[in-house]
Amino acid sequence: MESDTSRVSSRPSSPEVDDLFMSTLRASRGYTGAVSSTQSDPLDVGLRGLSPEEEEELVRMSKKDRKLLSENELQSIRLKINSRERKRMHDLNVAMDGLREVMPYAHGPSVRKLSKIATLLLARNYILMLSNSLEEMKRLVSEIYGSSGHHAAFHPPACATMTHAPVATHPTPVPTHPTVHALLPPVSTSSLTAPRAPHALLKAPPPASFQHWGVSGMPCPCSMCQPHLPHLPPMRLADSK
DNA sequence: TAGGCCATCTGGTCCT
DNA sequence: AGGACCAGATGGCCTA
Repeated sequence: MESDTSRVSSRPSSPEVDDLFMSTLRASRGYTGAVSSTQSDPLDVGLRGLSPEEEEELVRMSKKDRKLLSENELQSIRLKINSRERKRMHDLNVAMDGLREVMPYAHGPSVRKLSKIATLLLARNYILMLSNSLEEMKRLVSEIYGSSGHHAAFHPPACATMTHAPVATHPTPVPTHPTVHALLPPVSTSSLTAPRAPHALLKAPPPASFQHWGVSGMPCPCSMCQPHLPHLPPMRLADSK
C-alpha cells in the first residue's frame, strides 16, 4: 500500500483511448463524468438501441472480432461490462449493509451510517471481543464444574428430566457486558466443537437461542438444545445472481 | 473550502 | 473466452 505512489498506473498514460470512448459516450448519452447515485441508473441507457439478439452477438464475439467493431458496438460492450461492475459493487454494498445490521452500534434514521472502513474495523473488533468473551466463558465453566466429566459438567440435574422449557421461561439470563448488552447474539457452544462451514456462516441465519439453560445461566450444549442447522448446498458466490 | 466518503468507469489480471 | 476481481482515476455530495 505504501508503494502506491511508486506504482505505475494501470491506466494508459496517454488518454487517447479513454477520450475517444468518453467523447462518444458523452455525445451519445450526455455523460458528465461519474454518475451520482441519485441519478437514474445508467444501465437504463446502457444498451439502448441494440436488440437483444445484437447484444447476444456482441457477447459471443472474440476480442479479435471486437477490433473490427464500430464505435457504437464497442461502446455497447463497454456499457455491458460497466453494468456488471455496478452490479458487483452493489452486491458488495448489500453485504456491507448486512454486516452493519449485526454490528453493535446505534441504528436508526437519525444515525449516520457507518462508513465501509469503519464497518470492517468494527466488525473485526467485535469478532475479537466475542472470541474473548467465549474464552472467558469457557474458563468460568471449567472453573465452576471442575473436572467432573463432560456431561455432568455441562448438564445440571434438571436436564435429566428433559423438561426443556421455552427460552422465554429461562430462569437466569446470561449476563452480558453493559456496553454490548442486548446487542450480543446468543452464544452457541456448538461452535466450540462443530464449527460451521463457511457457506453456512455466510448464508444461514443466526442460530436460534438455546432451548434451555443450566443452573448457572449457561446455555446447555446437549444435542437436544443445539439449534437445528439445515443442510445447505456448497456456497457459490455467484449464486447471488 | 478542504477533506472524507462514495459511485462509477476503466483496463489489467486471474480464474473457470 | 468470458466473467470475476482488483485498483487507479474521477467527480459529486456532504460536513466541519
